[in-house]
Amino acid sequence: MKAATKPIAVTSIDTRAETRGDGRNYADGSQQSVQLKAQLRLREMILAGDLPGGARIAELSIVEKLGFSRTPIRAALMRLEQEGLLDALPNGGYAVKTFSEREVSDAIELRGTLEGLSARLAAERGAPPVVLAEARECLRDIDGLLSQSALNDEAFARYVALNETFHARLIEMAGSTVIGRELERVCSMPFASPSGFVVVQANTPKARDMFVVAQNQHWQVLDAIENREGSRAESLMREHSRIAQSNLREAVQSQHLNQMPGVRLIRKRS
Amino acid sequence: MKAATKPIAVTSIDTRAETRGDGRNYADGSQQSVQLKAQLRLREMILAGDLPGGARIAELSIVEKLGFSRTPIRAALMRLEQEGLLDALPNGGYAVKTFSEREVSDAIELRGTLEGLSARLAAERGAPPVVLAEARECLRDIDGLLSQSALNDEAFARYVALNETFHARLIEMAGSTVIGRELERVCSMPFASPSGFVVVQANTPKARDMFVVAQNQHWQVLDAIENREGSRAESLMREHSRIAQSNLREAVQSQHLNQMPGVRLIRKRS
DNA sequence: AATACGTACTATGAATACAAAATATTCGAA
DNA sequence: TTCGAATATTTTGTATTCATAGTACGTATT
Repeated sequence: MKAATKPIAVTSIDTRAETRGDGRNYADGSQQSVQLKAQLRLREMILAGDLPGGARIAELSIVEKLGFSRTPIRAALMRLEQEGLLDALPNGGYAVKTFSEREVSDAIELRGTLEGLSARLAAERGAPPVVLAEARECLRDIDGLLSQSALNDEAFARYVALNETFHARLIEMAGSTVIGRELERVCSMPFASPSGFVVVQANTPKARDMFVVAQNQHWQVLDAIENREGSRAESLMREHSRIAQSNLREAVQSQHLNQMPGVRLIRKRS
Repeated sequence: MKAATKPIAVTSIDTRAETRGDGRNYADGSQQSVQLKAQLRLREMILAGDLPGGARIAELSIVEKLGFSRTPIRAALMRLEQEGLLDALPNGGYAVKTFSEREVSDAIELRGTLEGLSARLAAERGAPPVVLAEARECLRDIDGLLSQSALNDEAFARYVALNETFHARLIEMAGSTVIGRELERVCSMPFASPSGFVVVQANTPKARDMFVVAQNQHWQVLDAIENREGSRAESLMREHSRIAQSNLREAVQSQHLNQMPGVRLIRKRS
């Protein structure tokens, strides 16, 4: 009685390589494993809200949807569970995790704390001059971007990219694989990443001001690290993350956010 | 030409149930899946040093050792990789991860930071009275334990257990599943857990003094949380974790630590 | 003798087959 | 009509089979 749609063709897979993912590195992006393909597509679907939040996800339904065999699907589901996007149900199967506003807020606070730790360690231990230079260049680029009084879509996208880069350099400065690993995990959670919510209010005039404030904090943190002021660097990074907190609050109130990846995973009440 | 030892009998599996593990809950500890058995046994073997640190681990070699089929072994290996005990090699297979002293130190610092965050949130948001009471009772038990001037082995074990309990309550007070999740991950790393290194110097007279200091910090943190002093609570928990740091330094210098689980994973140089 | 190429083997990734458990459905009896 | 039991079906967990990529070894040629 069920529609016999076994081998739905895989149409357009996002084939860019990911540094994280299945823990292995693929030099050529097109030569990735089926498991990684499944993992990326599933994450995409979850964040896009294609899979109903909270509802049970049967392995076989995914097999039908993606057209792969059960083995790589199982592996992908397991990885997404570890990543925090899925809950393992007691009798097999998974459920798409949903997050309360509080939980998202906690995730942001967590990121801020970890980035603060990174900044402090970078300051205390001293950051590699090369990385410092890269970070400075990154900030100069952002400065250039913000020199224009109004920002178009392309400028926005570029800011987001540069912002991510700067945050990545910051982690690099700490020189701790352990902390870097953990931060990567936290940022894999929806909206917890450094640029998680900035897209929400793109093209509003307030957005540029927000970027200006953020960019000021960027420079201050870098200055603190260069001057070996660990405590100052830490405080600044923590405060920096509160921008995301205020964006979160705005986002849950305004309702036009459903096109953003992962926003549907936030449940309103409880 | 290879020894045909296919189905090596599984002899003594540690069958206690784990809250974490494969993400699922098993009411009956004896009814656990093959995958979980494999995972527990493998972790045991890695921490015991049965598998050479740094060397490649072939899937098939584990299959031979444990006698299970490849599927659950693969899953267990994947979980242990996510847990941070294994590295995924670029062309398949895994390697037992080894840690520099710096990395272990970072992990401890990370735990201290996360516990500090927990304590601060507990103070700021207010902890559930029930949990607070449990924590107080736990500390009173430790007080009782430390009232004797000399501690035997049993008292040591009891301290370790109570210490873990107190730290668990602390996390509970913050009421954040997100942070709790991350802390669990960090503590799954060898020696990063709250009682990771206390065993090293068991039975030395200095050990009791260390416990007294730690216990004082326990009370201070609890006091800070009850008085809603978030910043103080955070600082205290961070400082508290430095006990583990000093234990680590002592442990890597003295050489009689090889019977401790996981210590062989610390590589001396580089 | 050393290096390069080719072949054989081994290990992993993927697919499928099999088993057991859980859930849904249907039939029967109260 | 409703509750319960038995059966059927779906679903997960495990084992096995298949294919492919990588590696190692051996041989031939320079």
